[in-house]
Amino acid sequence: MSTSITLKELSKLLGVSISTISKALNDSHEISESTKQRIREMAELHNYQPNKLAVSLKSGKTRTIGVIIPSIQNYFFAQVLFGIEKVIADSDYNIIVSITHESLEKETKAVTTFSNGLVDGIIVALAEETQLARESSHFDTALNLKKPVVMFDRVFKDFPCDKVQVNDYQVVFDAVQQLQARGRKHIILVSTIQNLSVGKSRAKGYADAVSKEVQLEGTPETIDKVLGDYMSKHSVDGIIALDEDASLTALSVTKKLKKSIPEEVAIIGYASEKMAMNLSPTLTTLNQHGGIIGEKTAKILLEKLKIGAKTLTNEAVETTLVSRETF
Amino acid sequence: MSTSITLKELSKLLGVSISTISKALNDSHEISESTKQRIREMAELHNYQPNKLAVSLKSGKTRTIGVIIPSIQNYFFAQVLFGIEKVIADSDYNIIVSITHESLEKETKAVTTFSNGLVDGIIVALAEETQLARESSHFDTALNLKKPVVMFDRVFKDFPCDKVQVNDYQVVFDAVQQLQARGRKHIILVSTIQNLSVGKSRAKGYADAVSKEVQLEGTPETIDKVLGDYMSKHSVDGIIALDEDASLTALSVTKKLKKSIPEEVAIIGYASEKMAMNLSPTLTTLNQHGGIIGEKTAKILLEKLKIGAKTLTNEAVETTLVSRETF
DNA sequence: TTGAAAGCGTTACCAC
DNA sequence: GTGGTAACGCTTTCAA
Repeated sequence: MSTSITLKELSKLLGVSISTISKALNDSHEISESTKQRIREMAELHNYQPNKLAVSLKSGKTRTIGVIIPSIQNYFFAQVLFGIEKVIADSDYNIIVSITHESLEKETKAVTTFSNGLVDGIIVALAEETQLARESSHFDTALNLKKPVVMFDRVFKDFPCDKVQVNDYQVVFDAVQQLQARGRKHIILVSTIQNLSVGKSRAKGYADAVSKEVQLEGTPETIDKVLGDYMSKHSVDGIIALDEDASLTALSVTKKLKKSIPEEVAIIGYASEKMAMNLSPTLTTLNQHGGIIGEKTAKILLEKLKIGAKTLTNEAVETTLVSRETF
Repeated sequence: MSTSITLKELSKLLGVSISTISKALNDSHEISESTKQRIREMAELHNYQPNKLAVSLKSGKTRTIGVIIPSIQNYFFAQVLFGIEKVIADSDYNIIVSITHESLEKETKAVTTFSNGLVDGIIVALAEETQLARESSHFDTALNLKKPVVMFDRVFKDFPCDKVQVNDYQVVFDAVQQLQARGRKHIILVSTIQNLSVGKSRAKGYADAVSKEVQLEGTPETIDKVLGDYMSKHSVDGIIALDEDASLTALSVTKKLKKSIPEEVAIIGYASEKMAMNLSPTLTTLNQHGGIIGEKTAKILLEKLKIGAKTLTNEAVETTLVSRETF
């Protein structure tokens, strides 16, 4: 590795000690204006940049926060990341992000790498595998190393760290009730996120709101057939779709069966605003406000890093029903 | 900062020198099996993890590559990142990513931060501001610090680094010709990326293929009105839309004007597969194969890092026309 | 087979 | 006002 010119080299060039250079560049009052001037000029000339690694190693502070998300293809995480960046950009911290692709192994590696010198704190949404395996020991490690952890959206309920969550249960419960209030009797649930904590919470909200529950589950690839089979044999007048793939499928299957939307079948789903607005008919969604979640999460971590508070917060961000054409 | 137990502490615990510990943990042949054993056990017990910062500082290698992209909301970059990750995951390198939000300042900061000790090499797609300002000096800095740079998609044509590009000009040129071959006479162009190099190349491909060019430009917010105004006053039977926003607008405006698609107006656009497939009618797109671009880019950098080749490559990845309902 | 010491690039304490 | 030295945690050369 070649790095930019070092203090040592500048020191030789100027015939001044390393410590003087260091102090001058850090604008210490101990150094005279004239020497500061000389040193700055030479540093400028050679485009001196302090070596981040050395500074971090010495100070024990990296001024960097690590963000770990399961996927980047998912609009929700993209939004959250956007919110995080917005807040961090106004601070003197940097961000580095790692994507786990839902893998526990990758997540563990990321947490370990991050914890071991790279970052001062961690923001994370758990990978699917992690939630399935209920494996949280890698976060214990981070905590032991005094790296504050903030989890958002996909969290371990009992893990001792700050959390920013969505009221998934209540939101879906309410949505189903609204469907019922407008006369829907046969409301079914469609999901490809049954393994995620958020998927479970949402499904529970649904289950508690209906008298007879029908939960259709699958992968993004199979859910199409599952739903098609069911709808061609049973009457359905309302669909709650828990994720973007399920929502898209709900729409396409219903259209394929020539059911009118929302007259015969009403649909409430999850999708990015852009997607929802450009579908035909436009999709009524449960908007999670990823940007706000990101901002809150980042603010909490920043606060913790600055004042080192010990109390754990557990914030909730409201989800709102955005009415469009499907309900 | 608190890090995990250090060699020094292990050394005290075991009554062995630091260097012995280091060697043992690195499985050096200099150390006897028995001591290795003892040391490993103790390290295990205390969950020793080498401090990344210290290792990097010492070795001059970070085993990390930095990825700098303009946006994460853009499906194309998400795909590319996916491809990069796929390749890097199979190596012993790590990835850190920084998002510039199209800002030159952020890009400069990212390149500088990355170059100064954090990474061994950089993958980048230029920010819009960077391309507008034609500012490349921050990459000179990176190169001076011996950090190989690979640019993809949005590149500086003349900058001396490896590049992975798309044959933007040719693809749009061909697409227009296909439209013409099927009798379209009034083909217009819609774009919100006129400031980007790729936007310019694509527009040139269009311009060179038609006899009378009509280029409609705007922002994602204004393009709707621009196109609506034009189409209500002029006859149009084919639209080339250069980005997702333009494509969505092309579709919605055409539908709003009650023109049949593709009979009266054919549309070829750019959009994610998921978006294109779920639109009504489904959108015929120019697919850039972001995943493949990402893989190629990552492989080139890895190669450079490993064997330190000096020749510069300039690879092209094919874009393909995916026929759907709009043409 | 083991250990001491130098050095990676900084910062900070303490002399002068 | 300036400079020497130690220290952050690690690897590596050289001696023992």
